[in-house]
Amino acid sequence: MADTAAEAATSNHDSSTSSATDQTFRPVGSLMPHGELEARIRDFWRERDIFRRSVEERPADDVYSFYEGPPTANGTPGVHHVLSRVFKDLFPRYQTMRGKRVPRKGGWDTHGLPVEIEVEKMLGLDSKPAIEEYGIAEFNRHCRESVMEYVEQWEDMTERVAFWIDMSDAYRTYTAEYVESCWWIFKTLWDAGLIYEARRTTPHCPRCESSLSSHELSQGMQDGVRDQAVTVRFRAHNDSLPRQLRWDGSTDFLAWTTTPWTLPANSGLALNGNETYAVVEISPTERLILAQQLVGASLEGIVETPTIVASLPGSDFVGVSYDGLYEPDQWGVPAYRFDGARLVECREEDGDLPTRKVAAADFVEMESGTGIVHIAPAFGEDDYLLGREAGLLFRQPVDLSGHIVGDPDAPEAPAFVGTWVKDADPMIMDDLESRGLLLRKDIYEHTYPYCWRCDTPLLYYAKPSWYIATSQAKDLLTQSNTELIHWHPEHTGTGRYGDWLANNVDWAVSRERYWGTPLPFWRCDACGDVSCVGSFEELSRRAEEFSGTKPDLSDPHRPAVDDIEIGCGSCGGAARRVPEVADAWFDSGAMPYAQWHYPFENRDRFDERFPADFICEAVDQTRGWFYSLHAEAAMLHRAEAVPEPISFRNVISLGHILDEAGEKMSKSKGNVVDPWEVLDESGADALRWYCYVASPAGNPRRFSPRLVSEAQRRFLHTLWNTYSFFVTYANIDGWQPATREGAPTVELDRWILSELHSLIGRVTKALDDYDPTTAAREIDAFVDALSNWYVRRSRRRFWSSARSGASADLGAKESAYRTLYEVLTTLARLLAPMTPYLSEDIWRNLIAELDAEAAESVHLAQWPVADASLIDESLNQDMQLVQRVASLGRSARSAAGLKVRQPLAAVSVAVRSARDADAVERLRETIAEELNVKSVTLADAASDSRRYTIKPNLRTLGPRLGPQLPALRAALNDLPPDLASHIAQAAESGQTIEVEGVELEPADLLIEADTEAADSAASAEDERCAVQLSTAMTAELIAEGKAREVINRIQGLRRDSGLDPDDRISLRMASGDRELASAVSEFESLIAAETLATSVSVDGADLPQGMHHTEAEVDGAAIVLALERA
RNA sequence: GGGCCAUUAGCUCAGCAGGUUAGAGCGCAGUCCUGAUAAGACUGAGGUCCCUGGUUCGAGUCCAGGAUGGCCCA
Repeated sequence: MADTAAEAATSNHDSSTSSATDQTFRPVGSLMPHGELEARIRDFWRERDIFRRSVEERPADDVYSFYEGPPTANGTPGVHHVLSRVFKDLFPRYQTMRGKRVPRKGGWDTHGLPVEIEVEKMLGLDSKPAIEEYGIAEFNRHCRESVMEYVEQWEDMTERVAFWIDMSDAYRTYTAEYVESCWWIFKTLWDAGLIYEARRTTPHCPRCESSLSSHELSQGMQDGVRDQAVTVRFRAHNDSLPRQLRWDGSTDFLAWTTTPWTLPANSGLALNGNETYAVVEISPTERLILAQQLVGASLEGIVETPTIVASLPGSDFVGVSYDGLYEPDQWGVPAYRFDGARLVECREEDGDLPTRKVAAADFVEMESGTGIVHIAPAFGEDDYLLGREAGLLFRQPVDLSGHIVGDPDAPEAPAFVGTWVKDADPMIMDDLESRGLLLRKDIYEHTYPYCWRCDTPLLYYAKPSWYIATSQAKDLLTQSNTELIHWHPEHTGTGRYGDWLANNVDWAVSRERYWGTPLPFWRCDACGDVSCVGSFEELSRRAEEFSGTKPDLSDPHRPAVDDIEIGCGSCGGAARRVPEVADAWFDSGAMPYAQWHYPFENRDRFDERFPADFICEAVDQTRGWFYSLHAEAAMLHRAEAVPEPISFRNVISLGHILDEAGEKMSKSKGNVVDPWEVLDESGADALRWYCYVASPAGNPRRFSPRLVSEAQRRFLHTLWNTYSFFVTYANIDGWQPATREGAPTVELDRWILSELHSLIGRVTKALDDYDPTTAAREIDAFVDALSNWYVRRSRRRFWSSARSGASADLGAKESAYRTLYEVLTTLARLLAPMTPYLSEDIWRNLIAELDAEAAESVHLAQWPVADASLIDESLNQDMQLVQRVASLGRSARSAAGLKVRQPLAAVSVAVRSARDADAVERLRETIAEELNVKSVTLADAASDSRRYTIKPNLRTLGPRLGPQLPALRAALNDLPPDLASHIAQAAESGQTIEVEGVELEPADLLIEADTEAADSAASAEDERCAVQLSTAMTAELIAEGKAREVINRIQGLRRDSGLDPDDRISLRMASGDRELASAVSEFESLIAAETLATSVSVDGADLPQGMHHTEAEVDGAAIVLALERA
């Protein structure tokens, strides 16, 4: 047996249908050789081109479309990548077997900041200026190389886990074709008026001169940062104050800030409209305004006895104007007003005056400061948005390198013009102090972001950025998500994703970086007009028209594309590309179009595969790929460029893989599991199976290699051994599959087929519902029943011809072979999408290599269809009852200390219903064999030995009785035994009973009958049945028990002697113990039949030389056993 | 700070139109069985069903609040 794996490996290379040996099936050893098996099956798939054929042999007009969410190959694949690939693979395989054509085009995500950062590290660059000094061309060349660095590892992993995807035709987001399709999208949206340029506030590193993304931001947060906080005075315009506050003296708003350098950009003050503000008189000519509840804290040590002369809600101050601390427009920093998201420079001739005013804002809190917040729309998200909303002006007195801008020679220019902002802080404070505008200075401790690379404090800075106006399509995004996209799990779609869409803000799509899809926007140096270019052809034409030479567009990346000038569409001047590239998420969302270079090529492909039927990624893609895909489809639909507002119909959002302790796997924690170790240890099928069966796809899962090997042992090994068992005996018998009509008549066979077809229905439904976990668990339970009930119960039939050759057994044996064959070949198909290697091996060995008509691969086969006529629900119930009886009987045996090998006279089974009684009658032989008893009888239902317990059926009575229920419950519980018996029997005969004044139908009562153990009996029971074993022993039973012990010893000797299961033997036995000797004689024929002995001698004469022999002991008596191959 | 998810035996997970004594697998202990099985059977130990309130005759299940962990966003 040990050599069968190796034999199997070689025999399969001979792909002609039947082998030269006389065995029907390739031998299958008892251990699953997963490594060898996988390699052999992979070779087969490759040689016979099964993947391609599984696609192309399906009808071209019935496509199930799958989109591959592109991974980045600049890192090695981890277990979480295996997880998503394994789920991605399942449904395409399933749909293929359902008859769909499922093209699977691979893809790689290649642009973006993570790639750039890797390259920066490699080249030792640490900032944007450093990259530009190094050279963008060379930098991008490195990016292009690095992005495919681990592609081989990815391909190996992909093939190993049997993720079928066409890598040879994979799209790469950096190719010119891909970029051109992205440009088409930009152009389409641009023409529809859905793209605009506006400012947004981003964390900005003034040293790197670059925005930081949120994850970079969180890496550089520092706690306990001590900054200067200042409280400053803004002088209100008296005539704009509420009437009752106007007076002859001065009135100042008190505002508080930790960033004095932002004060020159002040354009407004924010108060909380719902809070009360106090007007405090600090001298006969001076009043201050601040939040009433902060008066004490803010004026402590400054004003001894503040006098509150008025209290007003913050809302009363909205619109009050005041003097700025500085007037940057006087030293060359213009003020702008908002026009929607655009900024328009204020010009006096247009009536724009650079005024400042008070606005109300909910974000103003009362925890610290004065309850009045200084607003500089150029710095800070809240400030910017409030500025837009409240119509404040926008001033930007700081440049991207963090220096105060302006003309230092202007007469009004303050001394800090030209200085670095942090250096300006003390200068500003001193200046304000000298002008009497600084009320106080404090040290304030807070959390502040620093650049994770260079440790420079970040500035929140409103910078121009390009937007896609997704918020204009919010309803379309939300509605199409709700109506057209099916989420698994559902809550991700309604909750996390739905909420995100409902709060949609415009997509900031530009990045001030290098390695990305260049934005196709060309801005005129002269007039500022911007045109969007929608194709290389257009760019080439316009560039040639402008400069007379054709540009080289072989690589549309920076920096080459930056050098191309075109004519301004408005004034004819020279237009240059804007410096930004696209957010890499834009690339990923463009894949439905760009993977085909649509619409420049492959329009038919696009049409046939848009939208996808299925995508699958981890849950963190909610705002990544899931969003970018959906947003681009919806926006293109809005621009009337694509037929549907969605790009996928079904999506599985996978939970993350955590380590055993529930912690995220990360390199720094050292808890990352290497997928190769798991694959080598347990095999791809085991890893796949674990992924499906362990927990629902959407749940986070605690992973460890131990769990995979458990899945392998428990499920794959069980199935493998059933398969091995079948092949072994079929070969011994020379059994051949043949198409023969007629369902099996043996009840056990009918049962497993009934369960099988019921299983087909449930698995099909679960997979149609994108629920592989339920499907896998159903199969798991079935295989357990198959192995531990069906095969175990059927063993004797498989042995029968090998042993006796008796023709009477042949029908039952044939039925067993046909049934198990049917079950295994059906299971191979049901499992094919989940465990493709093992399924293929079973399919090849049992069908494909024998039958030229059959599908060559299980992955080319048709999905099985449940045959309702074979499903006998009643039989399934009956068998379940028998299994319970057997289990209870064994429990009773064990409790009574009776070994299973000792036959007993009888078992009595008590059941509750006529149909259960009928089942026991029909399946009594099974029960007798399982429990090793001579007879099975039904207990008399009316027997006096039964004691009844009556309980209320809470399901029916609860709603009816409500609060009266506890009383009834107590009454039933306290019934005297004879009354209980009376009621039980009345109820069982269908009568209505009255208890405690309540009319009770039979269905209102749950009746339990306890069987009192009679003498010499062992019993056990559950709610459906009670089992009582007769423990009375006879000489006959004892003798048979001894004979069975002897059989057990002989079988042991056979095994120890290295005999094959079907070897016939000559047997000799000799015992000096009278009782044992007589038992052996009495059951000689039983012993012979069980041990395949063709000759038996019990004479105890000298043992011939060369026989295998042993001295065994049975019940304390010795017996000598000897045997040899007959 | 907000949203979504999870929390049930030592570990991994079921259970949830609300129903009587909360289950499985692994692991542990014992017994048994075995010519397909590296398996299997039976028994046992092991539970504050995360916590606190509420609704209800009845809550692991529904509601509210909270805790812890994960993810996504501020």
